[in-house]
Amino acid sequence: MLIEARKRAILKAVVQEFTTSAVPVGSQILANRYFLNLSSATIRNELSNLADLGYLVQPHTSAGRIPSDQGYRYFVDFLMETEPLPRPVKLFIEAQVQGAPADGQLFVERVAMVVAAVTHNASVVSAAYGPRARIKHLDLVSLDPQAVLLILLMEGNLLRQQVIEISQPVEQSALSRLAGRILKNVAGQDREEVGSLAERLIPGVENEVLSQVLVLLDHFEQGAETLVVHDGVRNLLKQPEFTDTARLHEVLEILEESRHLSALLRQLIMESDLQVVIGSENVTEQLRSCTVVLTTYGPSGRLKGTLGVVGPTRMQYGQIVARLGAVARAASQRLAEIAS
Amino acid sequence: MLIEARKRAILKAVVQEFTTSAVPVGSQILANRYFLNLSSATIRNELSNLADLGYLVQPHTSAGRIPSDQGYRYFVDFLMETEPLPRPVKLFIEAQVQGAPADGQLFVERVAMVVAAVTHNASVVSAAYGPRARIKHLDLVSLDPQAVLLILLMEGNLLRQQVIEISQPVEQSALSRLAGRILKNVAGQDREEVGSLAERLIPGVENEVLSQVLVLLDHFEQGAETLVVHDGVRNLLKQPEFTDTARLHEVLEILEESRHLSALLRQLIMESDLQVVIGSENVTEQLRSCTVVLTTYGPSGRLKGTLGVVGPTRMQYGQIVARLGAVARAASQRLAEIAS
DNA sequence: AATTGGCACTCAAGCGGAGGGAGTGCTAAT
DNA sequence: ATTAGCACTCCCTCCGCTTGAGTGCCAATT
Repeated sequence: MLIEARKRAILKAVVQEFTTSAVPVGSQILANRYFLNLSSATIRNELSNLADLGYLVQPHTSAGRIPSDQGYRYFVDFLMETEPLPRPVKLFIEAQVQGAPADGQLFVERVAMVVAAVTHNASVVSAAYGPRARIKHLDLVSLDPQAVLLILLMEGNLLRQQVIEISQPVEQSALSRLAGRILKNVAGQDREEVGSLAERLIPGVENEVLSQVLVLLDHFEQGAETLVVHDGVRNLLKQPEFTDTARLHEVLEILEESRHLSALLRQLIMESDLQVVIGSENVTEQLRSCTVVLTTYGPSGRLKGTLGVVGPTRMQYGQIVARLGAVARAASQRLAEIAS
Repeated sequence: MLIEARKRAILKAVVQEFTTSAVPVGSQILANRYFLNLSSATIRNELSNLADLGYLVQPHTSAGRIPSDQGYRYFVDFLMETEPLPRPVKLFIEAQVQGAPADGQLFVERVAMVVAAVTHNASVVSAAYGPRARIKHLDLVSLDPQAVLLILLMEGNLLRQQVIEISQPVEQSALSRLAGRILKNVAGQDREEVGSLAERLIPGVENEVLSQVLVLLDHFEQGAETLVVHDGVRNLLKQPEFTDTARLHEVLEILEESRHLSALLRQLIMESDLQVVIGSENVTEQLRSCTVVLTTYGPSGRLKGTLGVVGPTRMQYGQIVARLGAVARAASQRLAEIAS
């Protein structure tokens, strides 16, 4: 699996050169810019070798080499150096994230904006609100004789609402009391434990409301409603790999269909805290020409949101990984403050 | 201003033909498909005339004609026939909108999806929550000794939240009582009237919270936080006018910057209930090659949301106006149900 | 006076070949 | 093992040619 040192150096140089120039890189350029003590002929031999090993490909016979997905994989696993953050970028991230709104929805949107801005690619961010998130607050509001609105404040400061249909009117004051009672049993506990409280909660006429609330708590528990947001599609337009709009169309299909998107993120929910899915490694057909970089954020071990970058396989991995990580750290910190 | 009947008919034919074919239309095609009793030479004369009048332009000397912005304007004002809704489209709109979630945010997203789907263009939808919307519910939640969260349920079922910093701890029970008292004075009333209640509301230690709540009510009153959502950018990619990604980039700059977007909508907030802004009529520089079609929705006269389509000037105006209107009606109806 | 057939003219788009150039692969020399 | 040299490949661009759709104008027709 490991390849010898000089090949590694050359592969690394090819990736670095190609990710910035977007032009297939030839032996000449490598000899001049990276390996002054080697002739282009030597490098040609090495390049040919790396191509045989599957790390590089040639667009056509007389062109330079570009990294294959396997080449990028090797680069990411063994060669990549995470770039230090330029000071302005660091300041931008801190300012934007520390000033992010407490509102969970707006927070996620802000984070998505920042990721897109600092990585110059499309971003994908899901809310820090997983299947085991806690309920911080709960309220019942009488809308009309037939309907009650359940308002939930989840960890991560996400507000959810759901209408409950009822057969007979219930007073607002009774609803408030009921909400208080439910909350007392629910607040701070995992929603998974909530179901078992059904019998302990003394019913009355409010039984109807109660039972429906419990169903809804269960529903939100499944995380089916996970909030996912994307931004920065305009950045992709600048990349030469997307001058062909057909490619972009495929990617947009994924990004704009939030159900696809949340499915995608769920699929990739990570063992490691950084995941790089390169080109053909993507399960999603439409992302085969893209790389997805994912990490998590969230103040506690339990409360995890996803934070990702979607771009062409030719991306500046070192830079993007570093910047994504920086945003994740800032977001976690900010979230700890506001969603204490 | 009015032009003679035959010229009108020809202009209409040119617009219809061009909006569907995307190819400059020549005298031949018009003679064969629209004016069997006229020779192509006659039509050539008329075309030349219409071009002199500014309604048509020629991409180059030996090409057919395409409508100018002025030509589209004339078409929209005098010639356009709104197309009847095909049954499947009607059913789709009804199903999707009647099944739309009660949650204001999700509702807007759903509507944006529907508009994009039925118009095959990009959509822009703002929440039905104007500067004079009412507060349906209000709650105060103790986060920690230093912070209280204000939760607002606005008309249109939009939930808003804001953190309030406090100097000394307040009990949750006290907060609940306070929220109830504020709500009693505020619910169902225009927020504009709320300010005057400040003195009537008897303060205590909760005075600090109260005063901040009033400031925030004021803040939300300004509608600065209007929710704007867009969808269907992928539809634009199919249009030949956007094969050049530079054009698309301009448009995306507007769509993806929600502050630009809400400014745009506010600018265009309408006297009439249908507004068509064609190409160079757009104040926004980046939309000069686009048409924006806007209408409003909302159950009452007071509660208005915006609902729009963004696409190339070459769009099927009759169809799009009809479909946008249908979505607006459906959305108004659904909103009346859920946000009663 | 409006319409029309005829005709020369224009110009974008498509095609094909030539030349340039970047880059390779191979071979033989170091 | 490295490298200079060289023939070869193939993309890209430019150029000129052809094609064809469409125009504009004029003279003839109704």
